[in-house]
Amino acid sequence: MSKFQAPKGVSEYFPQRSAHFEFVRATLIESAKLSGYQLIELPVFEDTELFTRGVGESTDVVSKEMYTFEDRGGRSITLRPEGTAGVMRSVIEHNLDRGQLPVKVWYSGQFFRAERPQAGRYRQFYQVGIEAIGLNDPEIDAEVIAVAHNAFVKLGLKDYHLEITSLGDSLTRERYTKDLRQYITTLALDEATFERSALNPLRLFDDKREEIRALMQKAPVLMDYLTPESAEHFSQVQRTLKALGIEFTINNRMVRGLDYYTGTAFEFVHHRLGAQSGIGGGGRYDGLMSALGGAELSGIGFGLGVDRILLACEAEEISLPQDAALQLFIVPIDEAAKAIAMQTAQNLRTNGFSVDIAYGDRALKGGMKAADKSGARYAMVLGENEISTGSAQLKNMQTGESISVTLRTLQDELAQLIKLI
RNA sequence: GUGGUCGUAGCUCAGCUGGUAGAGCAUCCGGUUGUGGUCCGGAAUGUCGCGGGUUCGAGCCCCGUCGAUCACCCCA
Repeated sequence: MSKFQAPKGVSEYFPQRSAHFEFVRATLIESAKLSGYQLIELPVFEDTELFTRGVGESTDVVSKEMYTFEDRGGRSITLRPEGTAGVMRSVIEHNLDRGQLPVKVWYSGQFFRAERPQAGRYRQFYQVGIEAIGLNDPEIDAEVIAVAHNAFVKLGLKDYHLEITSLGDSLTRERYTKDLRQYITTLALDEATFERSALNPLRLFDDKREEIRALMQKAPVLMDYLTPESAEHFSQVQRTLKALGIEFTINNRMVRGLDYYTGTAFEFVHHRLGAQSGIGGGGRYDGLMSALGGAELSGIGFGLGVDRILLACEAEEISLPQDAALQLFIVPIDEAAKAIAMQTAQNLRTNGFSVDIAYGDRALKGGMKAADKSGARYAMVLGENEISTGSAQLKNMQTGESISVTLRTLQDELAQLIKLI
């Protein structure tokens, strides 16, 4: 048992699974790039106030899940619990919104929330996110959803569904929550549940208990409160999604954990992940930019949970690719050969071949075993004979066949062989 | 933050009603001169998560603690 342990609730990826993780992340990123999003690389910590103002003081994320500390200059710093606020800060700070709109960016990295760990819920987790800032166009909403959809299709995920809704503008929300609260006061709720509803009445829609769900059946629905403009925007989003062949269900009781969402909101829910089933979600945020001191621009984006999407792939038994096989494994059998092996490997590597060597003083048999374990396509023994004759046997590790090559032209011969596979 | 379950070699696990630990896989070495995968033989490995307590004696009982896991809360 090692003396040090990883901090509670962090996910770690090491071989072989790390290749799967990287593949999932790369696939998500690729989808964003294919739709014209460009990388924005941001710090993992920000001024605490960015999140309290941006995400919302009353949200659980801000009120009880942030990793906040004081730096040496006495500033309050917080490890980012989500990505959108940081993107907005950077866009405002560097005037990225002064050019052509929308600004389309993607990001990827770690996020932090101090929650009790659970299946698919970590204190440090990975997201790939995108933001399209500056245009309030329903087609962009559809595009953002499509970027996630395309990535999931590419990965081969099937057992999930997409829920969408419209949360309306802030005025609509105000009028609606007032009525909803009114309705809730007419219900006979236990203390804890009532407390919960006081914080955010929408949460009762999410309650796991049947009796509460039944009670909420008759509650007012936000959709009925939408302004004509919001309603039209939302139906246009739906029409576009249908035209793109993206299936969805409308969930007019969707609850979002971050305060800044307005208008279109959506969530991808996987069916085999237990309690933490959201693999990605996002929505439009109209007031966020201005609330953070920027222009009156709206935006829309999503965050996809890389850890959870990997778990979803595994739950669906999707076979994810491993790293490409090593091309050559050299087995030197004495000191002189070792020096030549290093030289040879160096030459090949700098020319783009993947090469490994049997290090240590292993016997030939051990070296060949190492070659086998490495998964390399070819193995080559180097010893006195090879050095004196200048030629060696390249052994195909799958067929067991060997062919003679001259060390001088090894690179070309290897290139030929690799191409043949 | 609350609750349930769990914590034995690198991995997966066994260990009966308390008597100071085992298997499979993996690792390493070997099966006569320089070629892996199968097979055979052999070896190494654990302060039984950590700290206390009960006991003549604890991996097995009790308490605490750390971690994992599942659920709640919440969410990616």
